[in-house]
This record gives sequence, C-alpha cells and structure tokens, in this order.
Amino acid sequence: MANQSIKIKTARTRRPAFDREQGIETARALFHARGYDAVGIAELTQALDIVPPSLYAAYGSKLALFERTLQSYMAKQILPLDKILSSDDSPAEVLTGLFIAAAKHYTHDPVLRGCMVTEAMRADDQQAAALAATLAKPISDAIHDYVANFCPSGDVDQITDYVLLTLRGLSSYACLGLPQQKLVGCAEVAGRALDVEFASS
Amino acid sequence: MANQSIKIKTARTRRPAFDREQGIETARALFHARGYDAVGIAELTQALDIVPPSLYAAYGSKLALFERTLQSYMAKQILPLDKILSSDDSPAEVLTGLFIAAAKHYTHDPVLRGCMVTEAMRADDQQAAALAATLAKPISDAIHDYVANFCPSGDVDQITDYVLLTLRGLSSYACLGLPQQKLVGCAEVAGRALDVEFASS
DNA sequence: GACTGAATATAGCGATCACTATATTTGGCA
DNA sequence: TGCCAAATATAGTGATCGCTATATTCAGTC
Repeated sequence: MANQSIKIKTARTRRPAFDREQGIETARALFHARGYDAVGIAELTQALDIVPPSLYAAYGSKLALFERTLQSYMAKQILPLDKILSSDDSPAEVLTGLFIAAAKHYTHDPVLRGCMVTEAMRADDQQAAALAATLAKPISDAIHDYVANFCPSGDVDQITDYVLLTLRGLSSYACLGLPQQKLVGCAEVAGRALDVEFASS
Repeated sequence: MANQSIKIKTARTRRPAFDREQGIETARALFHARGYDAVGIAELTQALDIVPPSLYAAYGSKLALFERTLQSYMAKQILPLDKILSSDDSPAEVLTGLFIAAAKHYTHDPVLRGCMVTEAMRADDQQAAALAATLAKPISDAIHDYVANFCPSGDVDQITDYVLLTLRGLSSYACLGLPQQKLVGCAEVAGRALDVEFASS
C-alpha cells in the first residue's frame, strides 16, 4: 500500500509519565468546584496536560477517576469528624460545634465550596450519585451512633436526620455563595434546636 | 434543476396545533422530576409529541420553556406562603408551620420531589440557575419582611438565613428520597431553634 | 379557487459527550 | 544491538447536545 509512506504528522518527542497522584488532586479541585456532570473529559485532560488515552490508561474511566477524587477528599479529613464527636462537652455543644466547623470548612476556599461528597449525591449521573451516597454512609452512621449515646432510642433517628439535613443545608447554601459569617450564624441558630432536643431527653 | 422532482418522503398528514399551555405542564413535570440539565430537547419533544421545530416555534428555546414551567410552578401556589405568613400565631409557630408545610409539599408526589425553584438554583447551566434565583428572590424577601416584624433589626438577617437554609435542606433531603414522616420530624425539630430565637428577642 | 401566513414535517447542522483503535516512541533488559 | 512492555500521541468512534434551514400542508380570507 502506498499510504504506508504517508505521514501527516509524526510524534517526535514523548513526555515523561505524568504524576497520577497529582492528577487526582487536580481533578478533585475541578470536580469539587463544578460538580461531576459539568466537568468533561476534555477539561480534565487539559487541566492534567495529557491526552484522553493517558487519562483512561491511568484511571480507567471518568467515574473511576471521580471515585479516586472523592476518596482523596475524604482521606484529607478536612473536617475532623471523629475528633469533634469525641469531645466531652454536651451533645448539643458538640453538634453545634460540628455545624460551625462545617460552615467554616464549606466556605474556606472561595471556589471549593460546600461538601464535595454531599453535593455529589445530587449529581445527574446516577452512578456518580450512588457512589457519593455510599461514601457518605459511614459519616451518617458515625453521627447516628454519637446521637444514640445521649438520647432515648426513639429520638435518635429524628435528631440524626435533623443534623444531616442541617449539614446538607449548610453545604448547599455555601455553594450558593453565602459568606462565611452568615453561614456560621446559621450554624449557631441551628444548634439551638439541639439544646431543646437534648434538654428534653 | 432535475432534483426538483426528487422526493425522499413527503408529509401527507399534518396534526393540529398542539396545546401550548398543556405542553408547559408536561415539561414542568419533567423538569421538576429530573432537573434542567438532565432533560434534553429530545425527551421534551417526545413527551409533548411534537418535533423540535414546533417546540422552538412555540417557546423559543429550552431556557425560555424552562422559565415558563417555573412560572407555572410558582403560579400554582402549591405552597401558600402568603397565607401561612399572614397567620396571627407567634412567629415561631408560623415559621415552624412553614417548615412542616414545606416538608409535606416537597414529599407529596413521589417523583416531583423538593422545591422546583430551589433545586433549579443549583443547575449546572448558569442561565437556568440565575433564572431560578431571580424567581426565588420575592419569596426570600417575603420571609425577610415577615421576620422583620417580630425581632430586632440586628437579628433579622440571621433568622431569615436560617429559615431559608432550612427550607433548602428540606428540599434537598426530599430529593434524596427521605420519607414524608421523617422530613416532617426534621421540620419540627428545626422549628425549636426559632422558639429560642424569638423568645430572646 | 388562488393566495397567504401559520404551523407543521423532514432532515440535519456544528459542537460536545465519554471513550478508544491504532501507531509511535521510549526505557529497561538481554 | 535487538527486543519488549509501557506509556505516550494521533485521530478518530458513535451518540447526544441544543437548535434550525427548508419544504410541505392546512385554515382562513378574498
């Protein structure tokens, strides 16, 4: 075949293998800032300065890369849930402190707002949403177990739901751009309900 | 030209003009159930049983149709905000009633969960999100004005933010599938914080 | 009955989606 | 030096996105 001699363009240099761990951090920032659905392969590969086949060779799929970024986010323990819940203060104080810590954390970086896992649970892509829900489960369980230590068993679910709902509200409102000061104020007000709940337990 | 005589296929029947208002209702259900980004033109046209040019002739664009559906949603006044806020009960009771009404409303239909306007504010499409924010503003203002009647001016913003944050949390949690009973429980707990806030005012 | 405007239908636009078949280059090893 | 596996690069795939150019059909009017 004559076309064996035809070369439109030849790769003359090849770049060294890129840092996969660093790539996950870069992708994490994109996914956190804009969400799973809104970040495409083209944007990811441009940010990582690689081409699509390299991305797929390194991570497998967009969803698999997203999972790695979620695990990275949780591993960083930016919100030290275990430490907060191990305090000896009253449960209302501890959980109010959790609200305030979340409010501060969710607004710390002006572009990386809200909880990456919580927000991912509302992704349009069902696989991504299910993945986030799975990763969020241990956090929900930890709060549930904590609450169970301080109130009648009949009240545990309701108080836990309220705590989780408030955290969702804080994350969502942070994503909408509410300034940190206002969000912390909301966290403090939300904590008042816990004073009442635990006082009556 | 010879090709004037070439016809691949000819439309032999034409259907009567479709009902635009009914089309808005159908589109509203789709957008409410799955969100602006996740519903495409193809799905809309199939649901309305029309072809894309008819949709664009009738509504102009996907965004314009979405705006019509949002206006329809708000016009239906499914959550009678004005009526709730005009009650003579204490403000904590009234706003707790608002939480409970929202919790029930957001879970009334198993597929049309949450507040369509609130959820649209988090759309990936920035125009759609901005549109929803604009439509939500009068609601925020109404709550703000109501709160201003019952507490010192320095507390108005904080309490208003808390109320709006709680409504966001209720809507978001409703979308995640929390059953109505649990969501109403959360609404009641959230209202306790208002008892404290207004008692200290 | 011919004309006109509105609404339809056919067919496809360019752009982007996640993803990949294939070729090329490289470093390490024998 | 010759070979192989790994990682790259080129250049796409088919599907879907929102949207539209163009042609056809029909109701209303004179």
